[in-house]
Amino acid sequence: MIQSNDTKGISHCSVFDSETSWYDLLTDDEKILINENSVSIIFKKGETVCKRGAFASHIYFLEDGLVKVYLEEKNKNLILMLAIRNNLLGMAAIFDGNNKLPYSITTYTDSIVRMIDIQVFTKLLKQNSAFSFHVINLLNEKTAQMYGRFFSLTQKQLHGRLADILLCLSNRIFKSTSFELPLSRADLGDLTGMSTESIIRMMKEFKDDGLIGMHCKNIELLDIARLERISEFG
Amino acid sequence: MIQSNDTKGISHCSVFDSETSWYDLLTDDEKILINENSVSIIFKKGETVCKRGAFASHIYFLEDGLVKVYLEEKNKNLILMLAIRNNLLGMAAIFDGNNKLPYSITTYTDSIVRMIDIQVFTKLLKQNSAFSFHVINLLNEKTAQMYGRFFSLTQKQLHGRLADILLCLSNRIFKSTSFELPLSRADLGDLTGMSTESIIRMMKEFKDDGLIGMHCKNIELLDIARLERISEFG
DNA sequence: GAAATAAACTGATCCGGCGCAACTATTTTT
DNA sequence: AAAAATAGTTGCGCCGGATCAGTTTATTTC
Repeated sequence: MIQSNDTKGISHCSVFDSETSWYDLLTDDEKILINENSVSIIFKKGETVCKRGAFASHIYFLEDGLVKVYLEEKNKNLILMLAIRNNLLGMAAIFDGNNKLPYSITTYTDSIVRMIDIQVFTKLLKQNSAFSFHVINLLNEKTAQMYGRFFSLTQKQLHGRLADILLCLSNRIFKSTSFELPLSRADLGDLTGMSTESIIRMMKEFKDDGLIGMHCKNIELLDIARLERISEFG
Repeated sequence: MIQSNDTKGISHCSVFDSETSWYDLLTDDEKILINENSVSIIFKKGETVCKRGAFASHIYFLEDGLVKVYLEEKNKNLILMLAIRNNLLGMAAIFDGNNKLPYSITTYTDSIVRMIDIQVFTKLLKQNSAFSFHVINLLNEKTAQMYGRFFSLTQKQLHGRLADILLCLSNRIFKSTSFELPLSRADLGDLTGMSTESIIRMMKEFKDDGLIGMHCKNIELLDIARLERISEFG
């Protein structure tokens, strides 16, 4: 279900998750073409799938795993989004005359990535309007989430940003109120735009306040209503 | 021309400007359909074209003028981008089952907006793959610029952010090193994620340092090389 | 053209959150 | 199993910028 805070608050989630069937929109011939021009690659935890600035040769379909999509420059990192299975990544590189990757991708867990030739993918977009319309929908969904995160990171302070990311992880990635985080504290920092130290301090504060339970990487959301209030009020 | 800092720095610009010919990609019948299902409306300076959260009834083609695309909540504002003539806006609302506007739009100058029925626009996207492919390109260009701004606002401090926005205004909107700003200081704040007071102080500093010339709304970039260095180093 | 309103500016204050340093715990390497 | 490297944690000082309060300058409005 689509998040309900469309008219109310600005959605702040940073995960993109679609159980969609772009593949089903292709004709049989097109499916064959995709199959013949793609390979499934297994990436181990922590491996880099692609780097920003490189010429885009493939579209990445994440068949399984968890990855971060991010920008890095000097010692500054910004995680644009997390992606889980069934996600098409790298489509942002489809842009006439300048198809360089606008972000890097690295895995958090062992992941299976189907690498689809970008020329073939583009060709199908150009010839199959049901497919390209669906892609427009996917891009727009991502963009809307992006806006929410943009707002969160630029307008809220630490408490609100941490509440945002915790709710997001729970709702969108792990689909449970308790989960084991494959991200480091530093990654949580890059995701929320704060320093590693601040992440640690804030999480401790949340724990002491009874908002979350925490043992190392294991996190449990204990008071979601209050977390949502913290998210709303910044 | 596409900005050259794709592999080097992360592009930070906040304006979207395309001299594109989406209209030319339509068939004669489709052009007629668009014409019959759209109207050109004149908005005066400062008028609101649409508000976030409303059901999206139209796609907005900005035939002339300058507008801000923004998020507002409580007293927090974030300008997502500025748009000038020849821009298609509101496409982000095309998303199955949830076509609410993800942002608000307000004019800075008198503007002419062609309001295109969203059902018709969507219909054409679904049937004309050359058109929808072009739209994908447009969306991706916007997204790439978004990423750059996201990075700028979350990772750089005031000097860098102000340099970014000044370069952007010069390169993308006014296409000149000197221009008369239709934005207030408060709007510059919403654009750079800083307070109005900080904008004023920073601009004074830039002026005193000989980076820019400034008389009220008239601004001239005097030392672009140094501005770019400031942009790069945060 | 006077009054009212909004925008631009200035100075003083205060605090959120970063960066540093030091230390501990955990994981990886050999 | 020891060594090395990485990740997590804590305390402290400092400073970038927000906020507040007040003044000046434009712009509307009637």
